[in-house]
Amino acid sequence: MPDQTKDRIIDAAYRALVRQGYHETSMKDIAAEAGVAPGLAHYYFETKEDLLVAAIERGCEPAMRAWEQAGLNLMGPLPEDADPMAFARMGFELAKHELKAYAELFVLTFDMFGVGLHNPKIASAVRTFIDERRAFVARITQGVIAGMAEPPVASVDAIAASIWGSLHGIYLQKVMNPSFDADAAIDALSEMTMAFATGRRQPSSPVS
Amino acid sequence: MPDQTKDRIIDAAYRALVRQGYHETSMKDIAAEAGVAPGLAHYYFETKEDLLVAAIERGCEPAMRAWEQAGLNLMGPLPEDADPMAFARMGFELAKHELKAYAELFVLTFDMFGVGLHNPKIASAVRTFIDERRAFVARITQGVIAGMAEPPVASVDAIAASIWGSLHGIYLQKVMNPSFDADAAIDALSEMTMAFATGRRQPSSPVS
Amino acid sequence: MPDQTKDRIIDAAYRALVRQGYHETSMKDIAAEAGVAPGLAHYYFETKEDLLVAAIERGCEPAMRAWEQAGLNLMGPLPEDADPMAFARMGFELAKHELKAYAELFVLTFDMFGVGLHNPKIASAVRTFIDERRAFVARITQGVIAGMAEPPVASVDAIAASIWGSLHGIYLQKVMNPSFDADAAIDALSEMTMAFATGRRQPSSPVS
Amino acid sequence: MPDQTKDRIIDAAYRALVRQGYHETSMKDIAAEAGVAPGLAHYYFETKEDLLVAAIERGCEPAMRAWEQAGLNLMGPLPEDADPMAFARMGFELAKHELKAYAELFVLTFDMFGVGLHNPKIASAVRTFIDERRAFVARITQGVIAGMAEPPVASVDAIAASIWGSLHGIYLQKVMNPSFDADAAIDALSEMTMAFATGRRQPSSPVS
DNA sequence: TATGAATGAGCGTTCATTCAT
DNA sequence: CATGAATGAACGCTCATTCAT
Repeated sequence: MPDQTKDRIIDAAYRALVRQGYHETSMKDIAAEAGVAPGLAHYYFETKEDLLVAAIERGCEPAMRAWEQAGLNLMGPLPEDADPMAFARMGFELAKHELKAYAELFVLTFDMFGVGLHNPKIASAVRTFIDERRAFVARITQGVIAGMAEPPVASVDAIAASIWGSLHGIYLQKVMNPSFDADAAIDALSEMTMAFATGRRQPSSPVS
Repeated sequence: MPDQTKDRIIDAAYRALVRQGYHETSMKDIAAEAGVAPGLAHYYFETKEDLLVAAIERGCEPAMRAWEQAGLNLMGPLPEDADPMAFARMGFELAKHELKAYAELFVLTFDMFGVGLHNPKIASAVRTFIDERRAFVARITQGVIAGMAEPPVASVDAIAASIWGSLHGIYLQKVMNPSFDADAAIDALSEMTMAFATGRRQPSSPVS
Repeated sequence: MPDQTKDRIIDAAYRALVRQGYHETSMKDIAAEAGVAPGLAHYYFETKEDLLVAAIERGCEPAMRAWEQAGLNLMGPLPEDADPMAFARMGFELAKHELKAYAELFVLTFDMFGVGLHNPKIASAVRTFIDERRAFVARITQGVIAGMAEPPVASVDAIAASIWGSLHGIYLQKVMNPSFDADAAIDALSEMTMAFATGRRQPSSPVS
Repeated sequence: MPDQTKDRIIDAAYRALVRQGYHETSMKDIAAEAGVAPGLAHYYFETKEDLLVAAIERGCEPAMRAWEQAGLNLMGPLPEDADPMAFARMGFELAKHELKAYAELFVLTFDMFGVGLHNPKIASAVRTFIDERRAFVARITQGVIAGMAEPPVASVDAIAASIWGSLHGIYLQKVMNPSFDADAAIDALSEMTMAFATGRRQPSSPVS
């Protein structure tokens, strides 16, 4: 029962955060959304920041699980017999999918990037978010590079950072402008990386 | 004298904004930074938002000018005899340079992205920022594509969106983590796009 | 305890309002008068207007109760055996009394009339005040008219409006000028209405 | 030319005052309405109060002139051969007329009554307004009383105060509620006073 | 006379946080 | 665990007034 209450508050915070944004969300708003007294949130969380960090982490979970499930043993090296290019293609498809499925998460994400710029606690949560997600990209990148005839000049990390950046830069454009065609941009990114990986241009063939 | 004061306030707003962030910057902070009475900022700007939009625009100017000067007649098509690949390479170098030269501008930028998510006036300024900067990338992209033996599947706009996204996704990582090696990421991006443009991998050879 | 505080704030608001007037009374003044923190008044009342409407209603209560008690079953028709003229005479005496007993209420009242001219929330409270009080006059008027040999040309409502107006026009003169002889004016009004009701001039014989 | 400017400012103040009310009208509003610089109003009037007193006086002029013209030699005693009852009837008609013709003036008036409660300068202007207008009523009352077979118990001043009060109490009801039937109330007042003056009920016969 | 920039006190309101119950 | 009253600092904004030009 007690932890259920804590969960209710975190969920309420996430919903309020997505709806209103960090600075427009008050502790009272969250308490009202959770259906508890205004003081209770401070029983579970010392400060507003602490609660919101928990809410961010909670909000990231489903998207992270999607990558984990897609990657199977992504945490270790890719399986010996796996096709790295297939993984890469799948990664881009997953990106297109998560942008649609978790649009609200990315609204929250870019809000938190802004907040984190001047708020160390949020900054730390944001950095964890970046690191974890970039790790997925790096894992796939590693596999792809291993399969390349001529290894690239750039390091795995640099390439992963570039691709992670592109993906989130595309998410950003979508979040700031709903009529932006994110799928086309991701397909373009896919086409470019595939050309890079194979040494020649080759159209990306979307799975879906 | 009058316009000097207005300028002083805008500059002070920019500095305060970069230092403290949108929500941590009060009108009184700005007035104090500008050395004027608290009420004066409201004489020149109806609302805090209006002032900050002006500050953002002011902050973007030098970076925009750098692109314009680099692009020569970038507003029209690239010159007949220009080498599009050289333009592209120069674009990436410019990106590396502006991230160092105007680091504070990008701090402000990502702050404003967050603010714009729930603030229409700022959102509009943010969209203008994105559109204008993406247009530079599109101009170069156009030239590069025109020179490709086999045209890409993706449209110019999609490719430009992808590259703009990558650049700003890289800036984001740098801004959130000063020890991030943005140059390496941009070089990786350059390498990938060059491979894509030429049909074979070719190391990017940084100008600087 | 909680409601006691709310009451304290309302009472403080009433006192501050009478002393300083609507526009010269700040929420901080009221909080100080009540001995509470500046923010607390907003815990109980969303806006200044809401608090002041409550204060006005609070201030009106004793005066309203005086009329209700004097009128016995004033809400229904006058009792069969009651002397309507006695009721009328009593009404004028009550008017003289309330002007002395609740002088501060009428200061507040005329302040609110002014505020209500350009403030819908206050206007609504003001109209309620007028309507309720005019209803008392109408009740008595009704009884008097019923007893007249020859019914007047004017309607009950018009007469009540005229008498209510006279009373409050007299209050106004008193409030604006403390040396104004309101009793004499009310006696004159009484004399006129009695002459009108009985068909011949007859000196009003004050009860007190 | 200079005085024209002062006049423009006074007129602008009157219009702004009627439209927005005393406390919602700023010096800047007035200056804008007059088409002059914000500082200029303070050249002609030391304070906001001073300007608004001038505006009130300006606004009263036409209504006062109407009474003066109607009363002919109203400043002295009524003419020997005049019919005082005709004067009285005309007074009530004039009241009905001025409420329609100068509705805005009475909006301003009741606003100023409220302001004057806590503002000595305005209070003084308000008292002058009351005194001057009550004098007209007293003049007519005097004539009517002189013609009565049996003089009333109440003094001329008390009766005039009562009638002035009734008129302005009726105006008040009209101003606070535009659907209020002020004509009917004034007719009722007329009927009552006529009954009082003649010793028997007699329907008021409106001139117009 | 006239301008309009500049001042600075003050306003209504918000809100993270505390704490007695 | 949970409530919700209470605090007090801070915020964006307004405005009468002043004054150099």
